[in-house]
Amino acid sequence: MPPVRQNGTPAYKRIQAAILKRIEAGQLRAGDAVDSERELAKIHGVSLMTARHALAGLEREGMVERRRGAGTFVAPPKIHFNKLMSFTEQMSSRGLVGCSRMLSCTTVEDEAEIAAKLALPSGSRLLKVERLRLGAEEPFALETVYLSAQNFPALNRARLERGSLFSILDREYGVTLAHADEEIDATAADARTAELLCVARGAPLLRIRQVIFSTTAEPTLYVSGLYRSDRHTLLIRRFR
Amino acid sequence: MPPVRQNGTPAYKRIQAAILKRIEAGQLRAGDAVDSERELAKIHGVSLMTARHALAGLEREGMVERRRGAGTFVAPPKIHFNKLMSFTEQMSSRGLVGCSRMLSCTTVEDEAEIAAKLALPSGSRLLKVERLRLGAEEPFALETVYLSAQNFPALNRARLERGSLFSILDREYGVTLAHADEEIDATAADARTAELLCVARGAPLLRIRQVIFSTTAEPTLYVSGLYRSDRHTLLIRRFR
DNA sequence: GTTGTATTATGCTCTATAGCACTTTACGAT
DNA sequence: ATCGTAAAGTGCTATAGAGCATAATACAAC
Repeated sequence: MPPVRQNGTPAYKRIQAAILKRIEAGQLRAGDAVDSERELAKIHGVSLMTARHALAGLEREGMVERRRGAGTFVAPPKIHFNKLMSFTEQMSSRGLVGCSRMLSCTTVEDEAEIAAKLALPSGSRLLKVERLRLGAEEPFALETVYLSAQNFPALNRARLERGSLFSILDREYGVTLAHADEEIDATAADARTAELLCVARGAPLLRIRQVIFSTTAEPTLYVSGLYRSDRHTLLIRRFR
Repeated sequence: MPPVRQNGTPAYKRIQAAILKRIEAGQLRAGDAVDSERELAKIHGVSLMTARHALAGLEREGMVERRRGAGTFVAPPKIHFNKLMSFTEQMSSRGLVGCSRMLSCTTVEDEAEIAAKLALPSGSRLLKVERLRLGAEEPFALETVYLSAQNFPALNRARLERGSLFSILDREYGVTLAHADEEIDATAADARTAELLCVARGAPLLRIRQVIFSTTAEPTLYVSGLYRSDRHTLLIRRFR
């Protein structure tokens, strides 16, 4: 019997989508049993292996847990560790409203080190945007972001002030950000930073420098952030 | 034909082991083509699906990359991001030799907050071990670890000085550590810490506080570390 | 009540086969 | 030499089964 692709999407993906839909609709809650392999096979008119394939994929994504002899169950909602989030997303995930104040928005050409991190020839024109991040009306972080002026033409102050950088890159340039490599250390506040963040000069700050890559694995943003250590602790999960 | 388990281990795992062996032996290097599904099936006398299963597993672990139409290739060695490592492992992964000096090893009973993080009743007896971590003969970090005195009886100074805590827990208590949740922030060195780490008083330090969980998801260790920010930057990878 | 012991349901491993989708490569025409 | 095109090779989706290993359940014996 020839495998018939009903709408171009593979059967196992349709099965996954059907299950996810029921979870999102609240029809299935954490801990509830999902249809077994054999049930799914019958319901969707596919073979056992295909039903298995669908469930195995959902398990890998952490959506369900499978216990041999017992069944397949909806997994408890995971706390999103090690997730790359925009400032806006970070704040709203903590139940706060974030806002920012743009301090400067210029182009620079003499940042060889940063150009190198973005895999650009040294001397490339870079857009440099400095923003003060505020949470609950309190200064929170000082963030400087660099990106190629050539790859993102006509990106100016006005456009940046309307909406998050992540979504602008996504919607207006078709560049979706996928992952970031971060270097984290501690540093002392210099005079200017101290004033902006309303801390004493020399106060310890958390410094996070990240290279953010697009879905095509191209280094797209370089971000250096200085965070008030009394307002921000980073949460990380590590695995063996 | 009945599926014959030659040595109790499933066929797909044997196939994986065979490929891994060739990679570790240097017989296969990064970028080299691995046997194709059909070749593996013939070589190991299994069906195509079983060979596929083996390769799919290796791909998930990041050992190989599969490109449809092209083949399966040994993946470049991954930098181990977000990996839970003992101090010893951390140092050797950077090509250094780590050593430590135990500063104290006592039991405490009045650390309610820490007991709570370890899911123990407040007032539980905790073993508290303070160690100075050295890398390349230079002070590097001050680390304090807490663990239940009841769950790990007869764990004393002498035993701790012989071998890493990770391996002692694994070998002598059958507790394997699986993942850690970390809180990271910056703090200023107090007088005692400054002296131990050979930095100025008030110098910015990276503070990492972690709860380390066993494979059975039980909180097992609480570790608080203060790291010289000039000797240590944390590397993290985040995903969308 | 508690304790074994079948029964049943479930996930896991595996076979043998088929066709599709995509890449690379080799070969022939230009 | 360069450009298409066909062929071969590879991974991907899928079928229709079989038997094994484990977990929960119900039921009988104590």
